[in-house]
Amino acid sequence: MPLIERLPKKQRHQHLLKLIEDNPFVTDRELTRELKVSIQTIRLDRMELGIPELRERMKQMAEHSYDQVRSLPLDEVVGEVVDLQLDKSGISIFEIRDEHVFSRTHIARGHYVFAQANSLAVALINDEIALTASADIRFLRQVHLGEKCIAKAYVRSMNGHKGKAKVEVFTYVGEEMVFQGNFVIYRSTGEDNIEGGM
Amino acid sequence: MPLIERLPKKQRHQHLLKLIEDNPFVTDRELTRELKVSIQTIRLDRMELGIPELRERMKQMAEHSYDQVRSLPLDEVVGEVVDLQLDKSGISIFEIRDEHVFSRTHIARGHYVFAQANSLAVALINDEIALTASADIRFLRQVHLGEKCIAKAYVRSMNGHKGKAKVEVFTYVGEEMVFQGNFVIYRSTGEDNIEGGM
DNA sequence: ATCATTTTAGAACCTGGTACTAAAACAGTA
DNA sequence: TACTGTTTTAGTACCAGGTTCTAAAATGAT
Repeated sequence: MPLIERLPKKQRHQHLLKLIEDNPFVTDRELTRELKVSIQTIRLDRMELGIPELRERMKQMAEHSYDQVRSLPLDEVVGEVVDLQLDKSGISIFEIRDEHVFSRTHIARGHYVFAQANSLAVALINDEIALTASADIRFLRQVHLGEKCIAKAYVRSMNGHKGKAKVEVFTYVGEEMVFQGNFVIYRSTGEDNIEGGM
Repeated sequence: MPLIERLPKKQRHQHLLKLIEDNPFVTDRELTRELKVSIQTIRLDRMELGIPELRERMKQMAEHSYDQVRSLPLDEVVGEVVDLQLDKSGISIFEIRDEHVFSRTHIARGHYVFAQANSLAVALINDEIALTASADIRFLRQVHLGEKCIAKAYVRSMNGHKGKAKVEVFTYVGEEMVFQGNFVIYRSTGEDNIEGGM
Protein backbone atom coordinates (compact mmCIF):
# COMPACT_ATOMS: atom_id res chain seq x y z
CA MET A 1 0.00 0.00 0.00
CA PRO A 2 1.69 3.18 -1.11
CA LEU A 3 0.77 5.67 1.53
CA ILE A 4 3.30 8.39 0.93
CA GLU A 5 3.55 10.02 -2.49
CA ARG A 6 -0.15 9.67 -3.07
CA LEU A 7 -0.31 13.31 -3.91
CA PRO A 8 0.38 13.14 -7.64
CA LYS A 9 -2.90 11.40 -8.31
CA LYS A 10 -4.95 13.74 -6.19
CA GLN A 11 -3.13 16.67 -7.65
CA ARG A 12 -3.82 15.40 -11.12
CA HIS A 13 -7.49 15.05 -10.22
CA GLN A 14 -7.55 18.64 -9.07
CA HIS A 15 -5.78 19.74 -12.20
CA LEU A 16 -8.18 17.72 -14.32
CA LEU A 17 -11.20 19.22 -12.63
CA LYS A 18 -9.87 22.70 -13.19
CA LEU A 19 -9.00 22.06 -16.83
CA ILE A 20 -12.44 20.72 -17.59
CA GLU A 21 -14.11 23.46 -15.64
CA ASP A 22 -12.50 26.23 -17.56
CA ASN A 23 -12.84 24.47 -20.86
CA PRO A 24 -15.63 21.91 -20.85
CA PHE A 25 -15.04 21.34 -24.56
CA VAL A 26 -11.70 19.64 -24.11
CA THR A 27 -11.31 16.06 -25.35
CA ASP A 28 -9.51 13.31 -23.45
CA ARG A 29 -6.78 13.35 -26.04
CA GLU A 30 -6.17 17.03 -25.49
CA LEU A 31 -6.02 16.41 -21.78
CA THR A 32 -3.25 13.83 -22.18
CA ARG A 33 -1.05 16.54 -23.63
CA GLU A 34 -1.76 18.81 -20.69
CA LEU A 35 -1.43 16.23 -17.93
CA LYS A 36 1.29 14.06 -19.47
CA VAL A 37 -0.44 10.78 -18.73
CA SER A 38 -2.02 8.19 -20.98
CA ILE A 39 -5.55 8.48 -22.26
CA GLN A 40 -6.56 5.49 -20.13
CA THR A 41 -5.49 7.32 -17.02
CA ILE A 42 -7.54 10.33 -18.06
CA ARG A 43 -10.52 8.06 -18.48
CA LEU A 44 -10.02 6.31 -15.16
CA ASP A 45 -9.74 9.72 -13.56
CA ARG A 46 -12.93 10.95 -15.16
CA MET A 47 -14.70 7.83 -13.92
CA GLU A 48 -13.47 8.27 -10.38
CA LEU A 49 -14.48 11.89 -10.46
CA GLY A 50 -17.79 11.18 -12.11
CA ILE A 51 -17.08 13.48 -15.04
CA PRO A 52 -19.04 12.47 -18.13
CA GLU A 53 -17.54 12.30 -21.59
CA LEU A 54 -17.24 15.36 -23.81
CA ARG A 55 -20.37 14.65 -25.80
CA GLU A 56 -22.42 14.13 -22.69
CA ARG A 57 -21.12 17.39 -21.24
CA MET A 58 -22.04 19.25 -24.40
CA LYS A 59 -25.41 17.60 -24.51
CA GLN A 60 -26.18 18.63 -20.96
CA MET A 61 -25.12 22.21 -21.61
CA ALA A 62 -27.17 22.33 -24.79
CA GLU A 63 -30.24 20.89 -23.09
CA HIS A 64 -29.86 23.27 -20.21
CA SER A 65 -29.69 26.36 -22.37
CA TYR A 66 -32.41 25.06 -24.62
CA ASP A 67 -34.75 24.66 -21.69
CA GLN A 68 -33.90 28.15 -20.52
CA VAL A 69 -34.56 29.81 -23.84
CA ARG A 70 -37.68 27.75 -24.37
CA SER A 71 -39.30 28.60 -21.07
CA LEU A 72 -39.15 32.32 -21.81
CA PRO A 73 -38.78 33.42 -18.19
CA LEU A 74 -39.67 37.07 -18.48
CA ASP A 75 -39.77 37.68 -14.74
CA GLU A 76 -36.34 37.68 -13.10
CA VAL A 77 -33.94 36.96 -15.92
CA VAL A 78 -30.96 39.22 -16.30
CA GLY A 79 -29.15 39.63 -19.60
CA GLU A 80 -30.81 36.60 -21.09
CA VAL A 81 -31.49 35.92 -24.72
CA VAL A 82 -35.17 35.12 -24.93
CA ASP A 83 -35.55 34.86 -28.65
CA LEU A 84 -33.02 34.20 -31.33
CA GLN A 85 -33.44 33.75 -35.04
CA LEU A 86 -29.92 33.32 -36.29
CA ASP A 87 -28.88 35.75 -39.00
CA LYS A 88 -32.19 37.53 -38.61
CA SER A 89 -33.19 38.97 -35.27
CA GLY A 90 -32.99 38.48 -31.55
CA ILE A 91 -34.20 39.80 -28.24
CA SER A 92 -32.51 39.92 -24.87
CA ILE A 93 -33.54 41.22 -21.49
CA PHE A 94 -31.25 42.78 -18.94
CA GLU A 95 -32.27 44.17 -15.60
CA ILE A 96 -30.25 47.03 -14.16
CA ARG A 97 -29.05 46.10 -10.71
CA ASP A 98 -27.01 47.82 -8.02
CA GLU A 99 -23.77 46.64 -9.49
CA HIS A 100 -24.49 48.23 -12.84
CA VAL A 101 -25.09 51.81 -11.73
CA PHE A 102 -23.11 54.79 -10.57
CA SER A 103 -23.62 54.75 -6.83
CA ARG A 104 -24.45 58.43 -6.55
CA THR A 105 -26.87 58.85 -9.38
CA HIS A 106 -28.25 55.34 -9.74
CA ILE A 107 -27.85 55.70 -13.47
CA ALA A 108 -26.58 52.70 -15.35
CA ARG A 109 -23.02 52.77 -16.60
CA GLY A 110 -22.94 53.00 -20.36
CA HIS A 111 -20.86 49.92 -20.92
CA TYR A 112 -23.48 47.62 -19.47
CA VAL A 113 -26.07 48.85 -21.90
CA PHE A 114 -23.46 48.58 -24.63
CA ALA A 115 -22.52 45.08 -23.47
CA GLN A 116 -26.08 43.83 -23.73
CA ALA A 117 -26.41 45.20 -27.25
CA ASN A 118 -22.98 44.02 -28.33
CA SER A 119 -23.49 40.50 -26.99
CA LEU A 120 -26.80 40.21 -28.72
CA ALA A 121 -25.41 41.50 -32.02
CA VAL A 122 -22.61 38.94 -31.87
CA ALA A 123 -24.92 36.14 -30.76
CA LEU A 124 -27.10 36.79 -33.75
CA ILE A 125 -24.44 35.93 -36.27
CA ASN A 126 -24.52 32.28 -37.14
CA ASP A 127 -20.82 31.75 -37.63
CA GLU A 128 -17.88 30.11 -35.95
CA ILE A 129 -16.27 33.43 -35.32
CA ALA A 130 -18.18 36.67 -34.99
CA LEU A 131 -16.46 39.74 -33.66
CA THR A 132 -17.39 43.38 -33.43
CA ALA A 133 -15.45 45.43 -35.94
CA SER A 134 -16.93 48.82 -35.22
CA ALA A 135 -20.00 50.43 -33.79
CA ASP A 136 -21.82 53.69 -33.84
CA ILE A 137 -23.89 54.06 -30.72
CA ARG A 138 -26.20 56.54 -29.10
CA PHE A 139 -27.42 56.63 -25.54
CA LEU A 140 -30.82 58.23 -25.84
CA ARG A 141 -31.72 58.53 -22.20
CA GLN A 142 -30.38 57.37 -18.87
CA VAL A 143 -31.38 53.99 -17.61
CA HIS A 144 -32.02 53.75 -13.90
CA LEU A 145 -31.64 51.15 -11.23
CA GLY A 146 -34.30 48.47 -11.47
CA GLU A 147 -35.27 49.17 -15.06
CA LYS A 148 -35.50 46.34 -17.53
CA CYS A 149 -33.72 46.82 -20.81
CA ILE A 150 -35.14 44.97 -23.75
CA ALA A 151 -32.72 44.89 -26.64
CA LYS A 152 -33.95 44.03 -30.10
CA ALA A 153 -31.41 43.33 -32.78
CA TYR A 154 -31.87 43.00 -36.51
CA VAL A 155 -29.40 41.87 -39.13
CA ARG A 156 -29.53 44.54 -41.81
CA SER A 157 -27.05 43.26 -44.36
CA MET A 158 -24.75 40.41 -44.98
CA ASN A 159 -21.76 40.38 -47.34
CA GLY A 160 -21.77 36.84 -48.65
CA HIS A 161 -20.92 34.06 -46.29
CA LYS A 162 -17.78 35.75 -45.10
CA GLY A 163 -17.05 39.35 -44.34
CA LYS A 164 -19.10 41.92 -42.57
CA ALA A 165 -22.64 41.90 -41.31
CA LYS A 166 -24.48 44.99 -40.20
CA VAL A 167 -26.63 44.65 -37.14
CA GLU A 168 -28.90 47.31 -35.72
CA VAL A 169 -29.84 47.18 -32.06
CA PHE A 170 -32.56 49.11 -30.27
CA THR A 171 -32.87 48.97 -26.52
CA TYR A 172 -36.08 49.86 -24.82
CA VAL A 173 -37.32 50.40 -21.29
CA GLY A 174 -41.02 49.91 -21.66
CA GLU A 175 -42.10 51.97 -24.67
CA GLU A 176 -39.11 54.26 -24.55
CA MET A 177 -36.03 53.75 -26.64
CA VAL A 178 -32.96 54.29 -24.47
CA PHE A 179 -30.17 53.14 -26.74
CA GLN A 180 -29.56 52.66 -30.41
CA GLY A 181 -26.52 51.21 -32.09
CA ASN A 182 -25.24 50.17 -35.47
CA PHE A 183 -22.74 47.36 -35.26
CA VAL A 184 -20.47 46.03 -37.93
CA ILE A 185 -19.67 42.43 -37.14
CA TYR A 186 -16.89 40.43 -38.75
CA ARG A 187 -17.88 36.92 -39.56
CA SER A 188 -15.81 33.96 -40.67
CA THR A 189 -16.43 30.25 -41.05
CA GLY A 190 -13.12 29.27 -39.58
CA GLU A 191 -10.45 30.80 -41.79
CA ASP A 192 -8.66 33.51 -39.92
CA ASN A 193 -8.06 36.32 -42.35
CA ILE A 194 -9.66 38.88 -40.14
CA GLU A 195 -7.66 42.06 -39.83
CA GLY A 196 -9.54 43.67 -37.02
CA GLY A 197 -12.38 42.82 -34.78
CA MET A 198 -13.48 41.85 -31.31
CA MET B 1 -37.60 17.03 -65.57
CA PRO B 2 -40.39 16.47 -63.10
CA LEU B 3 -41.99 19.87 -62.86
CA ILE B 4 -45.35 19.04 -61.38
CA GLU B 5 -45.52 17.05 -58.17
CA ARG B 6 -42.32 18.60 -56.91
CA LEU B 7 -44.13 19.55 -53.80
CA PRO B 8 -43.47 16.42 -51.76
CA LYS B 9 -39.76 17.22 -51.50
CA LYS B 10 -40.25 20.86 -50.64
CA GLN B 11 -42.95 19.93 -48.22
CA ARG B 12 -40.68 17.38 -46.62
CA HIS B 13 -38.00 20.05 -46.31
CA GLN B 14 -40.43 22.31 -44.55
CA HIS B 15 -41.53 19.49 -42.31
CA LEU B 16 -37.91 18.60 -41.59
CA LEU B 17 -37.03 22.17 -40.70
CA LYS B 18 -39.95 22.35 -38.36
CA LEU B 19 -39.20 19.03 -36.70
CA ILE B 20 -35.60 20.00 -36.07
CA GLU B 21 -36.54 23.45 -34.94
CA ASP B 22 -38.87 22.23 -32.28
CA ASN B 23 -36.61 19.41 -31.27
CA PRO B 24 -32.98 20.05 -32.17
CA PHE B 25 -32.00 16.87 -30.33
CA VAL B 26 -33.63 14.53 -32.81
CA THR B 27 -31.42 12.00 -34.63
CA ASP B 28 -31.66 11.20 -38.33
CA ARG B 29 -32.97 7.76 -37.45
CA GLU B 30 -35.79 9.25 -35.45
CA LEU B 31 -36.60 11.53 -38.35
CA THR B 32 -36.99 8.59 -40.73
CA ARG B 33 -39.87 7.35 -38.59
CA GLU B 34 -41.54 10.74 -38.71
CA LEU B 35 -41.03 11.47 -42.39
CA LYS B 36 -41.32 7.94 -43.76
CA VAL B 37 -38.25 8.17 -45.95
CA SER B 38 -34.86 6.49 -45.77
CA ILE B 39 -32.05 7.79 -43.64
CA GLN B 40 -30.11 8.71 -46.77
CA THR B 41 -32.91 10.98 -47.87
CA ILE B 42 -32.89 12.66 -44.50
CA ARG B 43 -29.18 13.24 -44.84
CA LEU B 44 -29.46 14.56 -48.37
CA ASP B 45 -32.18 16.88 -47.13
CA ARG B 46 -30.07 18.12 -44.25
CA MET B 47 -27.25 18.81 -46.65
CA GLU B 48 -29.44 20.74 -49.04
CA LEU B 49 -30.83 22.74 -46.17
CA GLY B 50 -27.46 23.25 -44.56
CA ILE B 51 -28.53 21.68 -41.29
CA PRO B 52 -25.58 20.26 -39.36
CA GLU B 53 -25.62 16.86 -37.71
CA LEU B 54 -27.06 16.34 -34.26
CA ARG B 55 -23.72 16.52 -32.48
CA GLU B 56 -22.75 19.71 -34.22
CA ARG B 57 -26.10 21.24 -33.31
CA MET B 58 -25.62 20.33 -29.67
CA LYS B 59 -22.07 21.60 -29.72
CA GLN B 60 -23.16 24.96 -31.10
CA MET B 61 -25.88 25.29 -28.51
CA ALA B 62 -23.49 24.41 -25.73
CA GLU B 63 -20.82 26.82 -26.89
CA HIS B 64 -23.34 29.53 -27.31
CA SER B 65 -24.77 29.27 -23.85
CA TYR B 66 -21.31 28.86 -22.37
CA ASP B 67 -20.06 32.11 -23.85
CA GLN B 68 -23.30 33.79 -22.88
CA VAL B 69 -22.97 32.89 -19.24
CA ARG B 70 -19.33 33.82 -19.11
CA SER B 71 -19.91 37.24 -20.56
CA LEU B 72 -22.27 38.49 -17.90
CA PRO B 73 -20.14 39.68 -15.00
CA LEU B 74 -18.68 42.98 -16.12
CA ASP B 75 -16.88 44.46 -13.17
CA GLU B 76 -17.45 47.87 -11.76
CA VAL B 77 -13.83 48.80 -12.29
CA VAL B 78 -12.70 48.08 -15.76
CA GLY B 79 -9.03 48.81 -15.94
CA GLU B 80 -6.72 50.50 -13.48
CA VAL B 81 -6.28 54.22 -13.88
CA VAL B 82 -2.57 54.95 -13.66
CA ASP B 83 -2.56 58.57 -14.68
CA LEU B 84 -5.30 61.18 -14.64
CA GLN B 85 -5.23 64.86 -15.47
CA LEU B 86 -8.83 65.91 -15.08
CA ASP B 87 -10.39 67.48 -18.15
CA LYS B 88 -7.22 66.78 -20.06
CA SER B 89 -5.97 63.23 -20.38
CA GLY B 90 -5.72 59.88 -18.67
CA ILE B 91 -4.27 56.40 -18.94
CA SER B 92 -5.62 53.08 -17.74
CA ILE B 93 -4.36 49.52 -17.90
CA PHE B 94 -6.54 46.46 -18.29
CA GLU B 95 -5.32 42.90 -18.56
CA ILE B 96 -7.40 40.44 -20.59
CA ARG B 97 -8.20 37.44 -18.45
CA ASP B 98 -10.04 34.16 -18.97
CA GLU B 99 -13.38 35.68 -18.09
CA HIS B 100 -13.06 38.36 -20.76
CA VAL B 101 -12.57 36.12 -23.77
CA PHE B 102 -14.60 33.84 -25.99
CA SER B 103 -13.80 30.35 -24.77
CA ARG B 104 -12.98 28.90 -28.14
CA THR B 105 -10.96 31.62 -29.77
CA HIS B 106 -9.41 33.29 -26.71
CA ILE B 107 -10.22 36.62 -28.27
CA ALA B 108 -11.49 39.36 -25.96
CA ARG B 109 -15.15 40.26 -26.11
CA GLY B 110 -15.59 43.71 -27.56
CA HIS B 111 -17.53 45.15 -24.68
CA TYR B 112 -14.67 44.75 -22.25
CA VAL B 113 -12.39 46.79 -24.44
CA PHE B 114 -15.20 49.26 -24.85
CA ALA B 115 -15.80 49.31 -21.10
CA GLN B 116 -12.21 50.22 -20.36
CA ALA B 117 -12.31 53.11 -22.82
CA ASN B 118 -15.74 54.24 -21.69
CA SER B 119 -14.83 54.17 -18.01
CA LEU B 120 -11.71 56.17 -18.66
CA ALA B 121 -13.52 58.73 -20.80
CA VAL B 122 -16.10 59.25 -18.07
CA ALA B 123 -13.51 59.35 -15.31
CA LEU B 124 -11.68 62.09 -17.14
CA ILE B 125 -14.50 64.57 -16.90
CA ASN B 126 -14.26 66.65 -13.76
CA ASP B 127 -17.94 66.88 -13.02
CA GLU B 128 -20.51 65.54 -10.65
CA ILE B 129 -22.32 63.79 -13.39
CA ALA B 130 -20.66 62.59 -16.53
CA LEU B 131 -22.42 60.20 -18.82
CA THR B 132 -21.72 58.84 -22.25
CA ALA B 133 -24.07 60.31 -24.83
CA SER B 134 -22.76 58.63 -27.91
CA ALA B 135 -19.67 56.96 -29.25
CA ASP B 136 -18.11 56.03 -32.51
CA ILE B 137 -15.76 53.15 -32.04
CA ARG B 138 -13.51 50.93 -34.05
CA PHE B 139 -11.92 47.64 -33.11
CA LEU B 140 -8.68 47.61 -35.05
CA ARG B 141 -7.44 44.16 -34.20
CA GLN B 142 -8.39 41.32 -31.89
CA VAL B 143 -7.03 41.37 -28.38
CA HIS B 144 -6.02 38.01 -26.99
CA LEU B 145 -5.97 36.35 -23.62
CA GLY B 146 -3.19 37.68 -21.42
CA GLU B 147 -2.58 40.88 -23.35
CA LYS B 148 -2.43 44.18 -21.52
CA CYS B 149 -4.53 46.96 -22.92
CA ILE B 150 -3.29 50.47 -22.34
CA ALA B 151 -5.96 53.06 -22.99
CA LYS B 152 -5.02 56.70 -23.47
CA ALA B 153 -7.76 59.29 -23.43
CA TYR B 154 -7.66 62.92 -24.42
CA VAL B 155 -10.31 65.60 -23.98
CA ARG B 156 -10.67 67.24 -27.39
CA SER B 157 -13.31 69.87 -26.78
CA MET B 158 -15.44 71.29 -24.03
CA ASN B 159 -18.61 73.31 -24.43
CA GLY B 160 -18.44 75.67 -21.48
CA HIS B 161 -18.90 74.21 -18.06
CA LYS B 162 -22.04 72.40 -18.96
CA GLY B 163 -22.94 70.42 -22.05
CA LYS B 164 -20.91 68.08 -24.10
CA ALA B 165 -17.28 67.12 -24.02
CA LYS B 166 -15.54 65.18 -26.71
CA VAL B 167 -13.06 62.57 -25.62
CA GLU B 168 -10.85 60.53 -27.87
CA VAL B 169 -9.53 57.19 -26.64
CA PHE B 170 -6.78 55.04 -28.12
CA THR B 171 -6.11 51.59 -26.76
CA TYR B 172 -2.80 49.88 -27.36
CA VAL B 173 -1.26 46.47 -26.80
CA GLY B 174 2.43 47.24 -26.82
CA GLU B 175 3.04 49.44 -29.84
CA GLU B 176 -0.06 48.33 -31.67
CA MET B 177 -3.28 50.26 -31.60
CA VAL B 178 -6.16 47.85 -31.07
CA PHE B 179 -9.08 50.17 -30.46
CA GLN B 180 -10.02 53.74 -31.18
CA GLY B 181 -13.09 55.60 -30.06
CA ASN B 182 -14.64 59.03 -30.09
CA PHE B 183 -16.89 59.59 -27.12
CA VAL B 184 -19.33 62.38 -26.53
CA ILE B 185 -19.80 62.81 -22.80
CA TYR B 186 -22.58 64.80 -21.17
CA ARG B 187 -21.49 66.79 -18.22
CA SER B 188 -23.50 68.65 -15.63
CA THR B 189 -22.80 70.13 -12.22
CA GLY B 190 -25.94 68.89 -10.65
CA GLU B 191 -28.91 70.14 -12.65
CA ASP B 192 -30.48 67.35 -14.56
CA ASN B 193 -31.61 68.78 -17.84
CA ILE B 194 -29.84 66.10 -19.77
CA GLU B 195 -31.87 64.53 -22.50
CA GLY B 196 -29.67 61.57 -23.08
CA GLY B 197 -26.66 60.00 -21.58
CA MET B 198 -25.24 57.20 -19.57
C1' DA C 1 -39.58 4.37 -74.27
C1' DT C 2 -36.39 7.39 -72.48
C1' DC C 3 -34.23 10.64 -69.62
C1' DA C 4 -33.55 13.44 -65.50
C1' DT C 5 -34.56 13.68 -60.90
C1' DT C 6 -35.20 11.61 -56.59
C1' DT C 7 -34.74 8.04 -53.40
C1' DT C 8 -32.62 4.14 -51.45
C1' DA C 9 -28.84 0.92 -50.43
C1' DG C 10 -24.40 -0.28 -48.94
C1' DA C 11 -19.65 -0.10 -47.71
C1' DA C 12 -15.66 2.34 -45.87
C1' DC C 13 -14.29 5.59 -42.70
C1' DC C 14 -14.36 9.12 -38.71
C1' DT C 15 -14.57 10.94 -33.74
C1' DG C 16 -14.80 10.34 -29.17
C1' DG C 17 -15.76 7.72 -26.61
C1' DT C 18 -17.20 2.76 -23.30
C1' DA C 19 -16.04 -1.89 -21.57
C1' DC C 20 -12.94 -5.12 -20.77
C1' DT C 21 -8.52 -7.72 -20.32
C1' DA C 22 -3.95 -7.75 -19.29
C1' DA C 23 0.61 -6.37 -18.81
C1' DA C 24 3.91 -3.18 -16.78
C1' DA C 25 5.59 0.24 -13.49
C1' DC C 26 5.84 1.81 -8.95
C1' DA C 27 5.84 1.94 -3.96
C1' DG C 28 5.98 -0.05 0.58
C1' DT C 29 6.81 -3.75 3.52
C1' DA C 30 8.02 -8.26 5.44
C1' DT D 1 15.24 -9.51 -2.14
C1' DA D 2 10.75 -11.01 -3.06
C1' DC D 3 5.98 -10.27 -2.48
C1' DT D 4 1.89 -7.33 -2.56
C1' DG D 5 -1.16 -3.78 -3.72
C1' DT D 6 -1.94 0.29 -6.27
C1' DT D 7 -1.52 2.90 -10.34
C1' DT D 8 -0.65 3.45 -15.02
C1' DT D 9 -0.44 2.05 -19.64
C1' DA D 10 -1.57 -0.76 -23.74
C1' DG D 11 -4.60 -2.92 -26.70
C1' DT D 12 -8.80 -4.88 -28.51
C1' DA D 13 -13.70 -4.99 -29.52
C1' DC D 14 -17.62 -2.30 -29.79
C1' DC D 15 -20.97 1.79 -30.09
C1' DA D 16 -23.58 6.11 -31.79
C1' DG D 17 -24.20 9.11 -35.11
C1' DG D 18 -22.73 10.49 -38.30
C1' DT D 19 -19.69 11.73 -43.48
C1' DT D 20 -18.31 10.42 -48.11
C1' DC D 21 -18.64 7.87 -51.96
C1' DT D 22 -20.54 4.72 -55.49
C1' DA D 23 -24.28 2.70 -57.49
C1' DA D 24 -28.69 0.82 -58.20
C1' DA D 25 -33.69 1.43 -58.18
C1' DA D 26 -37.91 4.06 -58.28
C1' DT D 27 -40.51 7.88 -60.02
C1' DG D 28 -42.36 11.06 -63.17
C1' DA D 29 -42.59 13.97 -67.44
C1' DT D 30 -42.27 14.23 -72.41
